[in-house]
Amino acid sequence: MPPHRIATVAERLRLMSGDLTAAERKLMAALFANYPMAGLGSITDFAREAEVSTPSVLRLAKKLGFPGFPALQEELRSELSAQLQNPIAKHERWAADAPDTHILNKFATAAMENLSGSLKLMDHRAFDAVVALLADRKRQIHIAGGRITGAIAGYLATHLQMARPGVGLLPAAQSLWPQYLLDVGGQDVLVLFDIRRYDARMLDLAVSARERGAKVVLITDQWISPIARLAVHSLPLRIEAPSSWDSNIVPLFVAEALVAATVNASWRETEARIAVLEAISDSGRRGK
Amino acid sequence: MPPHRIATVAERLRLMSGDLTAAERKLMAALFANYPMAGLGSITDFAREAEVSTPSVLRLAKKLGFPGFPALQEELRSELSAQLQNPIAKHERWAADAPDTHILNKFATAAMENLSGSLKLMDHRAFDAVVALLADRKRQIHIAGGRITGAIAGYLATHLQMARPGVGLLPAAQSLWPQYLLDVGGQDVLVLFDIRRYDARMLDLAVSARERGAKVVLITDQWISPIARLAVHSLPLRIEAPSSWDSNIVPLFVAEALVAATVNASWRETEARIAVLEAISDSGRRGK
DNA sequence: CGGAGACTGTCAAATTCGTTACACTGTTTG
DNA sequence: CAAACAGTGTAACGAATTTGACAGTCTCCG
Repeated sequence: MPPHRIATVAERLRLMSGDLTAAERKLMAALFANYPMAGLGSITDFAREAEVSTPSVLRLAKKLGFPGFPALQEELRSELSAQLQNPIAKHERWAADAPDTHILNKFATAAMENLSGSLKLMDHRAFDAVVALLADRKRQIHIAGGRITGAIAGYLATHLQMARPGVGLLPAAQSLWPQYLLDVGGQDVLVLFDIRRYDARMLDLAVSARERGAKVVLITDQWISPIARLAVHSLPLRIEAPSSWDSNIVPLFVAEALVAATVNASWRETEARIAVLEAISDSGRRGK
Repeated sequence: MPPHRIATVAERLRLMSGDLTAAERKLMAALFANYPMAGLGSITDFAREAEVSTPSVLRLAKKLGFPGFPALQEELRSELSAQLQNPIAKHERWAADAPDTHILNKFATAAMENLSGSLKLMDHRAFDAVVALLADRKRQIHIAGGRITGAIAGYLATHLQMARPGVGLLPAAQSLWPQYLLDVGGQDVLVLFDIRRYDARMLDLAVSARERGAKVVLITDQWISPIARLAVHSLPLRIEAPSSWDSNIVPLFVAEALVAATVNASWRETEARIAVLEAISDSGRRGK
């Protein structure tokens, strides 16, 4: 037990995180990715793990107040052995040192439960079917969300647009929806986010779209919005949160998974598109 | 994860305990005295601890089937690391019947790892400090995001607006930022989402805001955007995903947690506001 | 009582590791 | 726009570790 110990290495790193250089931040991230084991191998292994050079590790060690790398390693070992001896410290899996009642931990628990609950609730074949629709380039894709879920809808639209052509986001102002519907045709897909406090106008939208022959895909909560009757596929999710409002983490999760799966399902066509996008973004950057 | 692993070092030792020589038994005792930390130092330290010679340690390692001492050490490390990560790794079957390779399950695993990784990376005191800023009604709050994170920024703005007055979202069009800055004053807080492919204009924005005396709060990825130097608080997150793009699940998580914590921190004032909001929404619904 | 075999420690060679010095890149400043 | 600077990687050095060879000690049998 070195007498100079003031705080754990993790603690000291977090406190200094503002003053760290790019390479040092990489090291910090690598160390936290599996703390503290990542730091217990050789300095070379640790450097390679974090994708920095060996001397950068040494510099970080010195910045933390150790005379050299082995000293830091010894500190890590003694921390770990102290932690292993008192089982109380074992709960430190979540936010370090924060009590279980801290809102971050409560939210994390809720998020995990929502996620695993949703995956049990959801039919992965329905998910795959939705992906098949989204990957079909003969179809136009339209995406809409409500007051709260609008942000998620926008996120999905932005990403799908990067993956394929023919993706549109319905405007936030619901009064504009009718004229937007003029462009919704027979083979089209309408992806709707509709979550508790189901919006009557959203239902109207679904009805109209279906009348025009479009296929409606619904992402909703576990209580399942009335739109489900009109939809070809519904993905029900758990969205409870220790808060005044519901959590949209799982809807975002589904959005991201849909995008990734769609990209996978049509990689041949998508690959080139993404490359072009990169090129345009980069030139925009350079031009600035 | 060496393929030759059949059992843990401890188990193998116990199985062989009959065939061990005196020196080897001393080593075993020393190792078990504090397992497995005793074996994680140098071979010399371990030998001295057990009061045997260095080569005896080597001989034991070979007897256990390792090519040398470092190999045994690595095995001990990976055992320990597996043990420490177990609570998370042990997620029960995700999506029912779907194989582990299904994109839903891969994404779920990534999301869990990002979440727990972020909580380890983040300083919960920084989080609390940010909440204190957001809950302070004397301050105006401004929120901005980039091309991708804009959706998350919008989500945060929408929810914070429900919790307190004086919340503004910077327009998506970055060309409008300068004039928006006119209204950013001394006590204000600017919350920025800046994630990989850091935006140069976002940095300019942070610089200008800071010059005007505003406090900058940064939500970023584990590589930490250069804005961190200007920020009073930075929340670094893990955002890796099995996809062409990063995952914004954890940023959304933080946004939701910030809102919930802010509501808690000023419940007296917030309670009435939410009640009024409910009333307005309901009347709007009825009116339709 | 003597010798073979097993076991262990000492020592030095070989390898790996940690550290320092230096040069390169990109950014800031006058 | 040049010069100073911070940050980072490459390469070489020195130090520590790991490993193999060898010799000494103890035990068990004949």
